[in-house]
Amino acid sequence: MTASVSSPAERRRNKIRARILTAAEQVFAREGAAGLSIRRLAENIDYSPAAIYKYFSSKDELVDELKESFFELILENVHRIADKSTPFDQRARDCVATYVQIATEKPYHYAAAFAGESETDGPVENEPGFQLSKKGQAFNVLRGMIEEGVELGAFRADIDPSLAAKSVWASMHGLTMMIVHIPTFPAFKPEQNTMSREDFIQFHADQVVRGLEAHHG
Amino acid sequence: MTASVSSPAERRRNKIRARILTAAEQVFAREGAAGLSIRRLAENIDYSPAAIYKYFSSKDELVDELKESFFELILENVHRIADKSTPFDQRARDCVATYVQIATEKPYHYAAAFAGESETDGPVENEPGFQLSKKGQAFNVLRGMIEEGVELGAFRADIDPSLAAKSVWASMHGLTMMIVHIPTFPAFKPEQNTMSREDFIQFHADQVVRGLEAHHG
DNA sequence: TTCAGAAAGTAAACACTGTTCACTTAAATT
DNA sequence: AATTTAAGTGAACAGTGTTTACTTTCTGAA
Repeated sequence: MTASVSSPAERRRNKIRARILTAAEQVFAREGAAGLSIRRLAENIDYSPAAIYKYFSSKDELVDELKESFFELILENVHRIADKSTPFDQRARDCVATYVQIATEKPYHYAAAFAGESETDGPVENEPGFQLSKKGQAFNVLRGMIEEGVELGAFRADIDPSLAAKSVWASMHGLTMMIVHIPTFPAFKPEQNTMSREDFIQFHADQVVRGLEAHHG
Repeated sequence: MTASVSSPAERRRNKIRARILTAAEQVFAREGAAGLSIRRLAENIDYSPAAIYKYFSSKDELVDELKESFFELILENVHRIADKSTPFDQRARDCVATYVQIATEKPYHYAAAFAGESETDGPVENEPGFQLSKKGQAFNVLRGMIEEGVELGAFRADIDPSLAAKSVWASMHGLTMMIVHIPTFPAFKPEQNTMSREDFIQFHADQVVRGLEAHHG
């Protein structure tokens, strides 16, 4: 048992770990997982390639940490919107738009976060207290908003919030992936000038939310 | 100038090319691009690795052909539905559901088809006559259906079909990607039994189409 | 039918990749 | 001060896509 909860050695170790992560982050943001090699990363921080394995058991583990802290960023932003006191309709649309906005600013992160074949996809809608992934927490925010919408009468009464949330998330995810993979989306070629990206995101968010709305005759 | 449009040598060449492609297809369907290596492929068809480069200039080119013929499969199926004489509403939903269904049967193909950083995303909504990618053709079918819906009065009159088609496509794409990346979706964990996948696809399709519908007082 | 030239196929190498192992050096603990 | 633990390294292993120089096979014209 060590007296201090964080020994000097431990703190020094965490510092180096963080240095590796930030160096990795920079390369990853620009070139994605493909451009990030252990040897290149080692050279950046002036260590031998083997040294990195004293801090991370594999490249995948390293990249997983990048992905997790990326989703933490998304979660923070979505939370900020969801907790605002603006009208419900506005908030719902803004949540969708924000998710897509942040995600598309770091396309490699977002694509990688979902490309991971079968990581710990984790429990998403379980009893609280259980450790939720950031991805799972983001989902719960979304479901909460839909529940609120149903209670307010803005959304159709027959909606199952959990199911609807999955559908909405899928739609958000789809637009995000489109933008990530087709850099000019919603235009397919650079010279085509359709709607601006921001406007299209709003358009899509409207469309998605409209699918949930009750229509008072 | 050769007399016959297809010389024996040429036909023999095409045959070997096809043999390479079908061998690649099988590995790719099971393990994706990561599991498909030139050396392994070469061994499968009993050639040297270098031989493959007499038929394909790179692994990417080879994989691109797999992706293209995969989207040809999707296109055929969507076309079959779109041209049916069933009621419009049914057709619209079935198109969406079929796209997702076929796509998720070959998850690696679908994921790879969109993961390709910046291939020839090609002209999608240009003057006819121009060579459209299969992906582009599929989009045009979708847009055509939405145009029809607007004319029939089933969809809101203020809808821009081209824009709406992109939004709908994004939503379809999103669900497909979700299923591809989270094998148990719409459940997040295997033991959770929510709605069946087929039912959820229909639910999502309903949701998406509802966003377009006009609501007659 | 012979013979030049093109096409098909190959072994070996190049430049990478993630990862591991035996080893040394530095730090911390008893 | 001696011993144990952690940090860091160079070299190697087993892969990868790709290229080059070389040999073999086939083909179209003299």
